[in-house]
Order: sequence, then C-alpha cells, then structure tokens
Amino acid sequence: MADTRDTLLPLIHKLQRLGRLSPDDIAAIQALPCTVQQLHGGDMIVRQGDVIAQCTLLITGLAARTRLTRDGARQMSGLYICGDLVDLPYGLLGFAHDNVEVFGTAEVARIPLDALTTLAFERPSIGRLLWIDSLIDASIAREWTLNLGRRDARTRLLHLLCEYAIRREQAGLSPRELTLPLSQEQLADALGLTAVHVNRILQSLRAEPALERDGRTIRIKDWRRLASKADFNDAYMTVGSA
Amino acid sequence: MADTRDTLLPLIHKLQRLGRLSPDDIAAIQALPCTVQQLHGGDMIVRQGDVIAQCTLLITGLAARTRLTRDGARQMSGLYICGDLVDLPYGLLGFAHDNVEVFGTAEVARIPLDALTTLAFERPSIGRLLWIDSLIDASIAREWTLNLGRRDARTRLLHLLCEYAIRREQAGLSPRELTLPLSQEQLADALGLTAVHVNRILQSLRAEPALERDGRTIRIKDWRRLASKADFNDAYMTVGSA
DNA sequence: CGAGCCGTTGATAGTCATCAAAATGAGTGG
DNA sequence: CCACTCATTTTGATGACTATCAACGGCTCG
Repeated sequence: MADTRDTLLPLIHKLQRLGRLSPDDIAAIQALPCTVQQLHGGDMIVRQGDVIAQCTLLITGLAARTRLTRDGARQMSGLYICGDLVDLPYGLLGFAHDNVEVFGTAEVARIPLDALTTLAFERPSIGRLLWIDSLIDASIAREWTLNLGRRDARTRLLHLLCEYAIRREQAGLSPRELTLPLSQEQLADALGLTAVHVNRILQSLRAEPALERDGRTIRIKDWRRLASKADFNDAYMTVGSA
Repeated sequence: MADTRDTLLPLIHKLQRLGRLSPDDIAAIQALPCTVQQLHGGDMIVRQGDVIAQCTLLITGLAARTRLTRDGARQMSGLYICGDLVDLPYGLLGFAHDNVEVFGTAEVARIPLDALTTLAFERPSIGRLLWIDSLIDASIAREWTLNLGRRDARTRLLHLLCEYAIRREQAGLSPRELTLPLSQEQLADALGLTAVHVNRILQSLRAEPALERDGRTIRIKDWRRLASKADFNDAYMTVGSA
C-alpha cells in the first residue's frame, strides 16, 4: 500500500479548491489514519440507516447516493468521484439517510469518523471547508430537483453529462473524454426515467454534433453547444463571489 | 418591537431539537444582533447570485427555495417555516445559489452574517448544530428528487403534505390542521407539475378519507393512512441513531 | 454451453402537459 | 353598492412524452 500521506491527497486538492488550507492544516489531514480498499460494482459503501464509524473517501471510480420508494423504484441524488468524502454527513446526522453504491470498480480510503470530526472541530479552517463541501453537495441535489421537475428527458441527460464533465475537471480528470460506468438502467435511475427511454434518447444523440458516443464512453466535441442544449451553467456547483 | 432576546427563540428551539446547547450557547445566540421585518407574498428574501451580508431567520410564514430553467420554468427544492435560517449556506458559499421567495405574509429576523459565522466557528457546539441543520436540509432536497423522479403526482402531493405537517410539528405549530399559503400554480412548482394537473389531483382528494380540504387549509384526519398513501417515512428529516 | 446482464426494438397505453375558456372571488375605485 | 380588474380555480378537448410489456441478439463468464 502507498504511504498514507499520499492517499488523502485528493481530499486536500478538493478542499483547496474550496478555500485556503494552511501548511499545518494540510499536515493534519495527511496525518489522518486511513486504510485503502478496493470495491466493485454493486458494493454498497453505506446502507440507509447504518450508523457509521468510518468515513469513505473516493479515490478512483464512481459512486452514487440512492434512495428507494416503498415499491422498490430507485432514484439517485448525486454522483461522486475522486476526492469526494461521501459519508461524513451521516456521521454528523447519526445514521445514513441514503445508500451509497459503487459502480464499476473503485478505490476508497476509510478514515475513522472520530479522527475526522475531531479535525473538523479543532481546526475551524478545515471544518469550514468540509461544511462548504456539504453545501455544494446540497446545491447539486437541488439542481437535480430542477432537472427532474422541469426539464425533459433529453435535456436532463445532457445536463447530467455536463455536470459530470465539470466534476471530473475539478477533480483533475479528463473532462472531454469520459466514460460513465453506468448501465442504461442505472442512468435511468439517475434521471428519473426508464431504461428503455434512456436507450432511445442515447440513440437520438447520434445526431447530436456536440458529442460522440461509443458504448459508455463519450467524447465532448463542442462544450459550448452541449452546455447550451443542456441548459447548463456551473454556478450552482461553485464557491466564490458569483 | 419585542426584545431582541426573544426574537431568536425559534432558532434556539430548532437547534435544541438537533442536539444540546449549553446555557452559554443559548445566551450567545440570544445576544446576537438582529432586526425584525415584515414580508409579503412575492417578496424575495434572496436572489440567485446575491452576495449576502445578513442572514434571515423565518419567524412566521412560509418561504421556499426556487430555481428557474433558462426558459422560465420554476422548481422549488424546499419549504421553510418558523425557525429556519434560510440563507446561512449562501453566506458560506459566497453567493446565493437559489432564490428564496416568501408566500403569504411572513415575519423574519435579519442577523448580520459576520456575527453568525463568528458564533458558529468560535462555539463549535453551535457550529455543529448549524452544520447538521444544513445537512437535514440537504437530505430533504434528496427526498424531493426521489419524489420528483419516482413517485406519481398524487403520491408526490401527499408526500409533500406529510413533510409539511412534520415540519410544523417540529416547529411547534399545529400539525393536523394546516394551511398551505400556496396557489395551485405554486404547488405545481413544488411538485414539478402543472397547475391544471394539481387542480385535478386536489379534486380527486375529495374522495380521500385521510384528509379534508377547504380551499388552502387541510385537516389531516388519519395520519397513518395518509403517510402510507404518501409513501412517507420521516427518517430522512431526523437526527439520531436511526 | 447455458446463465445472465445488457442493449435494442416494436407495439401499446397512460400520465401528465398544453391550449383555451369559463367560473369564482377578492379588492378597487367610481 | 356596483362595475371592473386581476389572480385564481375549474373544466373540457387534445396531444406529447414517457412508461409498460414483451421479445430478441450480443456478450461475458463460470
């Protein structure tokens, strides 16, 4: 296993995007105890109702928050990638309010909840950034409600693509050539649609010049055009003065 | 105007529902400077993009977070009532990510952002509860995505009713006899529907024995039955161990 | 080679949107 | 007290978007 000092770098990078960390802060994060673990599609990082003792940082791969209706319909409310600390909120809330599922294969770091909350409250500069991170996550969930409530299926799908591309860019991953390790059924669960309909929309995208698709991988050829068709503006996922 | 010490009581009550406040903490909150203000339907507490200097605590009345698509369709992502501090997140994020609109008439207290954030970071016990509050708000937004993505119009409407009833109960307002100061068009904006369809669903509810409606006021006669038909479980809006 | 997941296609149905217009009700000013 | 306006609620007719159901081919994997 790599030296623990390096495993949490994605977290540090993410927090630095949200605000300033002092060298001491960085050192304190790097000193957090953690263990690395491999996960695979279908694995659950957390189940709704779980009381958690460890927080999970995604290092590679894709995860999503999901909830189910009584009769088993699934709906995602957010995607998570490198640098995302998916379950700190559940630590503060006392129990997990959603499932967090992994897609494809993923590498995660587990950090004891105590160590993390102690850090957050003893170092307000870090606590503030973790709080802000959870606020952006919330803002993204609100954008998803707008997406589900007021945009048609095609726009919804393109919007999700845009969001994913920006998230990747922020995390330092290739933003224009990306593969979503989601089956069409899983995509449907993100979009509040059925798999059949997602399939048809994906086909209709073959006529869309702003992007190219080959299976689950997509190449964005014209970002402006894509963002426009997706009614996408990244302000909702950013910090700062406008 | 009432003594300032009392104006922030709804906030104190709410935080005490989420965790423990020491007498010192309570005193510190009561010592916050604030001014009271009356607002009316259509007023905006914040506009998307605003940089805020004052935080707003709802004391009476109803407010909602809203966003618009490019072509003007509106979608709400949460309702706010007595005790809700609607815009602290925007203070931390640097600018408002949504509009916050008032419905009916409302009374609010304005608190300088600085005073509030100073309090939050100098008194971790308070900061923690404010953070938890924002996490519950986020959890509610996620439930709205489930509602919009995976429940039919009728269930969606009933679910919203249930949520509103529980929110009122938590805030110390009558939970079984309530009036939603929303027009059918505004209700539609909460539910991702059209006003016409909301109207038809409301009519179909006349045959529903779990509740009675007279204009905008509703009496819940059989909570269990209502919650069941709404696929409602309040776990997502609570703290604690399960 | 069979089992399963996944993507694809076709046919049909249903929920909900759209468009238009009438009915109701509160508030305003003459 | 009565027009008048304006927002809101209600109703009807029509259509679109998306779901549902069913079946088939390709692929991977044990």
